[in-house]
Amino acid sequence: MNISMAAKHSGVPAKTIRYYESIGLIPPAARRENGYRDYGDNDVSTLRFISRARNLGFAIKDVESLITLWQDRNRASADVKQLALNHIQEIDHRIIELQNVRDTLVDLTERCHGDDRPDCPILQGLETISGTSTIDTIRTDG
Amino acid sequence: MNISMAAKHSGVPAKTIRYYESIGLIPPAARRENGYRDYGDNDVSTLRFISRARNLGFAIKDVESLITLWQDRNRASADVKQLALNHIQEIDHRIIELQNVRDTLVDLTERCHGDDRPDCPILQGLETISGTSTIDTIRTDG
DNA sequence: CTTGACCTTCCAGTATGGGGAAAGCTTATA
DNA sequence: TATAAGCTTTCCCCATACTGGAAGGTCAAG
Repeated sequence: MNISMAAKHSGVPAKTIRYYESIGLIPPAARRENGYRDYGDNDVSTLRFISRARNLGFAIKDVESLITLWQDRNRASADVKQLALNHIQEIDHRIIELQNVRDTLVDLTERCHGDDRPDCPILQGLETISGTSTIDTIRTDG
Repeated sequence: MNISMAAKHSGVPAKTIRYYESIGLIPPAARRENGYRDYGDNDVSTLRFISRARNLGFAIKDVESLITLWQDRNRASADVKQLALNHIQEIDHRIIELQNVRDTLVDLTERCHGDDRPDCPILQGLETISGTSTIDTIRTDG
């Protein structure tokens, strides 16, 4: 099938499929005589697997490992579990950081009356807050 | 003072200060005769303000607005509050998504015995989970 | 005079794609 | 048969928010 059909059936946009191929996450697709990429049901299954792992927040590198394990009939489930546990730990870390930030912001906004007067504890807070955490994880995305 | 001193006093790395200047977040620094950037206390205060807003997860665009409001003696506190409330809502959204992902992962890992047998509900889950949310916000960072 | 620590600019890379151009192929229709 | 619409290809740039490094100029100390 064409790339657009593979995209439709897998939920991965055609552009993203080409991107995954370019970075080696999936092997180069078979080509038909006209040069078009040609996908089979197995390819679509792999793409769906990738899509779900990405939706669970696994990084591409992790997805790579997961695919290898997925396709290895002799894999040890402990290996998979370890990857998942590590990922859960990262998620917990992000949630805690986000909640800390949230608490600070809620505190500041509750003390800001939010009318047309210039007095604002939020801006005062930004002048003086002693931020400790670096929160790299939550500020890279828009 | 030199850029390294400004970096030390503000907590913003020298490299990042130059970057902020290059994207117009801060005005071009004054220069000394040798071409070195020259910073004063006001500049350091602004950088500290930026650093704190970034630590609270505000995007650069938002920081731009916050600086403008910060420096406007006639600002309405309602404007600042609205920015903060929007940001809190985004954070809430991310936290909920992360918790959903976490719940799914914990469920899968609890059902995976994690030994040397190949049977693994995690991989089976990745084949069949009906992921609905796109979770763009949590998967861009490493 | 040399060494080391600064400073400058510019280029490239990170992670994960999205947008769009230019050109070729396919299919349906007039 | 001509043509238009719709697919495909590769290619490069854009976004976020920096970080690292190279090549070269400056400054202070020994």
